[in-house]
Amino acid sequence: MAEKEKIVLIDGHSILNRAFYGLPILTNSEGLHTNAVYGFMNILFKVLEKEKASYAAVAFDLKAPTFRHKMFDGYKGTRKPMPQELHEQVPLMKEMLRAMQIPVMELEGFEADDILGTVSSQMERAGLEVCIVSGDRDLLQLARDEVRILIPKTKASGTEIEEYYAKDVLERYQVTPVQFIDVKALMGDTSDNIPGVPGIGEKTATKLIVQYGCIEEAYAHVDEIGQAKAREALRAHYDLAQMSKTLATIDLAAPITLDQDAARLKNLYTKEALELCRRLEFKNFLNRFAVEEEKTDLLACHLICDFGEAEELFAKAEGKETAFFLVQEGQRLLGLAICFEEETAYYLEAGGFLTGEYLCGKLADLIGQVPRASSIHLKEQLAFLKINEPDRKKLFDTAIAAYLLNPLKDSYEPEDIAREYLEQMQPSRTELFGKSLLSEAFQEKKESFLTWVCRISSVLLKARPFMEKRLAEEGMQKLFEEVEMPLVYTLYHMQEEGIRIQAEELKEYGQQLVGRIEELEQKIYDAAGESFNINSPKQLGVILFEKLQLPHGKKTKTGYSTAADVLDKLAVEYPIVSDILEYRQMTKLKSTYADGLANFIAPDGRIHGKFHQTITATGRISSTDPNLQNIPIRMELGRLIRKVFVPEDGFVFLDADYSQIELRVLAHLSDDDMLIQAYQDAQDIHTITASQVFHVAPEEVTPLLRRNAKAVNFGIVYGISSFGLSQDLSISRKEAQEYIEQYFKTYPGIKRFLDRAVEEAKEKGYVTTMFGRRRPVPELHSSNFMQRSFGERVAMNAPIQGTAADIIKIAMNRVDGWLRSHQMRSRLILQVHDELLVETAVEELDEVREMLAREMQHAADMKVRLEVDIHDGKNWYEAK
DNA sequence: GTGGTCACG
DNA sequence: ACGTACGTGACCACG
Repeated sequence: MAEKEKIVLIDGHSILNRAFYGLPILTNSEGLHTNAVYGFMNILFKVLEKEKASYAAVAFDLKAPTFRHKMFDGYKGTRKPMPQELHEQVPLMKEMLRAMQIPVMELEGFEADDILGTVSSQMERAGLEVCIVSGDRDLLQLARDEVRILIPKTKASGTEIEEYYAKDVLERYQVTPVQFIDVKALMGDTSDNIPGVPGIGEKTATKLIVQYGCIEEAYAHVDEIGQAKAREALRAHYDLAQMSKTLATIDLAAPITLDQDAARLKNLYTKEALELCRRLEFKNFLNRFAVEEEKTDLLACHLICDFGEAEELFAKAEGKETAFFLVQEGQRLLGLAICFEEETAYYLEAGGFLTGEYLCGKLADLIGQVPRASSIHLKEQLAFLKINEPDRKKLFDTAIAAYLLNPLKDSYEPEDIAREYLEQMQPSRTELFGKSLLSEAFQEKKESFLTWVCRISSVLLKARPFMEKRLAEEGMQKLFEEVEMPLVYTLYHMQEEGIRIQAEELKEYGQQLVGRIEELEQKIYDAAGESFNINSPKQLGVILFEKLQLPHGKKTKTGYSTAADVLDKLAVEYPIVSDILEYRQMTKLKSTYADGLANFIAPDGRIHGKFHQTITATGRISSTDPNLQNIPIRMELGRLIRKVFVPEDGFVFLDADYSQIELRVLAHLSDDDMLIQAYQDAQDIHTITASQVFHVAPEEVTPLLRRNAKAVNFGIVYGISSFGLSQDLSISRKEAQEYIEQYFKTYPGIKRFLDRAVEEAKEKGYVTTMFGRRRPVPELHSSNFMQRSFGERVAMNAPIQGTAADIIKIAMNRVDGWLRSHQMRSRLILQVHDELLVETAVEELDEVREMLAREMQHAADMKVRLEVDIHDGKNWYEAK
């Protein structure tokens, strides 16, 4: 027997709603909100593909929620109005469906439910298997033997879909789909404006319907109902029950007929749909269109393996703006893609006479001969490509440019550049070659490999002028040329240098921890009366808060919170808790630092961590493999690990850190007289702040007052909120609010500055740093209070954190540049946001110390001095 | 792959 | 009523 054809019917508003609330805020560059449309399409694709459906249609309510029947117009519901961010996506969604040739069903005076119910029974009669997709359980009443209700759930692990045939409804809710109407009518549903019978909830409603089959029968036997409360409720509210049932019943005979032919699935991936996806910037969907896309360009791709041809090519490129892309696999160079003409690109395969060395040498020479050279992820190519100092300013890294133009993206790959700046679609490496090695791809899919690398070089060439123009328009040209591009080399140098680690000592440190960890483990198991996985928050929660009945604080989505701030409060009273806290510290040190770092020690005895320049939203750099920016320091035991970070023989460490750079930046940006004056007068800014805010003489500032003032200062930098401050200081929100008000009274310029930052962000959609770096703040236009508040804090924090990031980047370039141009043996090796670590040759110590202080202090010209503390030592522990 | 936790500025 | 301080990355457990 042939399988039945399937039709998918979608509850439009309901799925749009689910997607909207289930996904984080998402906007395109125009500022249009797109998350609901995105989520809808994800669900749509998933269902269509999974069900292999032949037909689909989507039902929408025609207006904002209408009432099912005129006779109940007097009844007021509690449905909230749709937020603007969702509202604007409804027409977009319909446009998208039209573009994908999926019919939209709407009917004056009827809800989507009624359309779905009616069409569902029509299609069922026509012999189709029906899937109704909704976020709403109301639709369960439509489930039949051949009609399935699909309820997508946006979960952490992706979208899961619950499925209900009639029998599944019975199993799960103990009632048939038709009886489900009666259950709902009795219990009511505020979001759907169904009053229900007061006093009857889900449990009682189900019980009554299971027993009597329907509301009418329940009333017929009302006197027999055992529970007095339910009996009286029913008696008192007959009208409500009747009305609720009418409201809850989905109409199966609405005046609408679905044209089955129109609903037959055609090509979803039309040109119109592609255009719309591009406009909405749904890059995940774009590759679905790749096959349909007409050839995006007429790029001629040439493979060159011959020495003579290569020589000719390099000669031909001389004097022309050029783009290049080195293809590498591990430490091996596979080849070089190069492009210097609109319509042609070349790939030179390394091998034979064309050695990697030859190719890179010729490329470096060529760069000397051309006006400009475009690339991407340049830092990753510098191992092969040595660029002469004077040629550096010719180079353009498109990833860095794209990052400045929008630092919120998580990917700056060639296909992203092509899409965003050239409106060209390109398949990505993964799409073409999956997880296979590039060398394999080259062997097995020569044609697509060639097109792939050539297109990349072509994109790099073409995108440069557009990106440069935008950088100039947005006031970031100088930042790009004078800070970010030079930083590429500085970071490369730092990575190459790495930092020396004493492997043996690190191992010993780990051994020490193991002893203590085992002790604690035993103690904890004894106190708990059983052994369990202490590292599992879930198991730990059960032990502490269920078995041992400790009072629990806040909860997380998945269970009890066992976070340190919660456990801290219990540690005084319960020894097991302080053991757990200590155990956590020890295992953290062991796994992340002792063992973790050991895994990264290279054969040269050093760790060559990576620094990333295009990750953070604010302009800071980040560090991975391993993260060298979060090595312990606050607790002594952790701090000891810094003793294994050592300079090579004949060198010492110089560690230089900015003193309160963010507060000084704030003083400068806000132009607040009091704060500027405070910095000019004061040794200790937190004491001065305490004295001014709490109205006491500086010498009378107690440690507590100073601590409070310090917390307020931090809070200001983070974008203050009374809640956050109250948490930090364990005081009431009211007290926190008073601190803040007092602070703003003392420093009115700061208040003005922070208000202005939020204002500006609202107006322009972004904030800027002292050096022109931008951070977009799309959250500010959210109707969601939380998201909007977050946007406000971001608007206050980003200019401060970002300016500090700019300043230290400038300092890094100067320090690295100076050391190299003066042919010093000393090297800049680490940056930790407000701190630089220099491995310094002993004989250069004084000179380097002086230079560090000078270059760091004068990296920016501000209304308050930048102060730098410098220490030396024979390891990082001592130098800090 | 995500959430909880915790290390840093 | 909502339920948070800003910016990161690594490790573990768990589905």
